[in-house]
Amino acid sequence: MGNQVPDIVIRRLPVYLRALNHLEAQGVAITSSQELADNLGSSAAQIRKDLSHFGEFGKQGTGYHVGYLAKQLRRILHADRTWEVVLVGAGDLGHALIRNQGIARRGFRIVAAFDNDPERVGARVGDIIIQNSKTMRQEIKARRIQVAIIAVPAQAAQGVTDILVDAGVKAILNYSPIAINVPPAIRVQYADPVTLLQRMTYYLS
Amino acid sequence: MGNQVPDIVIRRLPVYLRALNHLEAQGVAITSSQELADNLGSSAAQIRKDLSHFGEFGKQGTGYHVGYLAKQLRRILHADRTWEVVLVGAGDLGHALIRNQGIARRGFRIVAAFDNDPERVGARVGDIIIQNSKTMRQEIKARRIQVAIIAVPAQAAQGVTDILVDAGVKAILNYSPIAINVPPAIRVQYADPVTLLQRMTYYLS
DNA sequence: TGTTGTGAATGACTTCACAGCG
DNA sequence: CGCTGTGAAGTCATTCACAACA
Repeated sequence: MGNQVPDIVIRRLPVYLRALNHLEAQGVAITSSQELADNLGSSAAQIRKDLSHFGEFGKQGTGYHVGYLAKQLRRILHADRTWEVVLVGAGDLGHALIRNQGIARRGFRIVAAFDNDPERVGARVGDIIIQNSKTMRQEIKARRIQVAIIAVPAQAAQGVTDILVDAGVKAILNYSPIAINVPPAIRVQYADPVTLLQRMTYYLS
Repeated sequence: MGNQVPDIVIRRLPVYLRALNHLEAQGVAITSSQELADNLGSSAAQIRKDLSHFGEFGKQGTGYHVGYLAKQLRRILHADRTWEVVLVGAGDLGHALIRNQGIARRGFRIVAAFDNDPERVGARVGDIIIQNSKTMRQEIKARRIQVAIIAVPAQAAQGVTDILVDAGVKAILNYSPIAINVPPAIRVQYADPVTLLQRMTYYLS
């Protein structure tokens, strides 16, 4: 504990948190590593081991207090605050992300959106006005925004990435269908739906 | 080779294919495991080892023919055909997915969409008409559809899942923010944006 | 009794390093 | 000569199994 925690463990924590949120919403006060594992299709030992990297959150013989464990995980993941997020690419997907209330309710507020298509610039979507990409670097810097979502076509993705990184963004959720090149300190998560689908079709017919 | 291939390898193949598609589009004819690795932030040895599970696709001293390797990966992943997909949940995200041309162009055609909101049923989105969820099971069975996308709110996700599984769906891409329970033979990929974002915020400030 | 937290044992994945070949 | 394909070695992750304890 306190050591460098493997990324594979970090990747599972949001999944645990999501399950705990669900239990909490159902009014469940206590759970166990076994119950969580059944819920998530993972193993009880793995959940206990993962949590042990960060401290002792359970009670022997009893299990975990759902609300308390959720709170701890939020703290660990820095999900106990609201992150300001910029969105680049105001196509259909961009619109859907802006309107998505779940994202906002769970700690990520899209505070600005950019597009390089003059037809889209100036349009209002939800609470925000689509801005010209040219103002992007400036605005991100001024607001010290660390999280960005890319929802532009493949050919624009690397250029957008370079601007985001230069402006100080540290985490990028990339919906475009190409790998983007970033310095080692920048985190990237890929969300291209086709890649996700292809991970499953291998197993079909 | 020919043995059971680890899922972790399967999960990387679509990433390789995506990079190859990109190189192909740029007119690059030959590449190497090193070049691919640089591109993807992985390692040359890992790419070679992954590919070795399926055969020998390269030429010593030369590298890989981009078009040929891409073709082989498509064959392995069953991405050399078009998959019919059903979408459940015709909210903003559902609309965006239906309209997303990239998905269709890369082998996944959304052929039907369902929603339980009478306000949405009957509406035309792109080429398709939103149908009542009540007809879902019937239609999936009749068309023998194996792939589904869930884009409904959390509280509806498990109910939808049960119907999909009963109707014969074998692969589910789940955008809802909860874990869904399925029989072991059914594949699930999660695409909740908040989970993806939380995997990165751990590393921030 | 029931469940956690955790060393030890096992298992899986990645990297190394080089023979083999174009 | 350069790069692949691959056993062997090394590293990392998961599972086991049980002491500790409410």
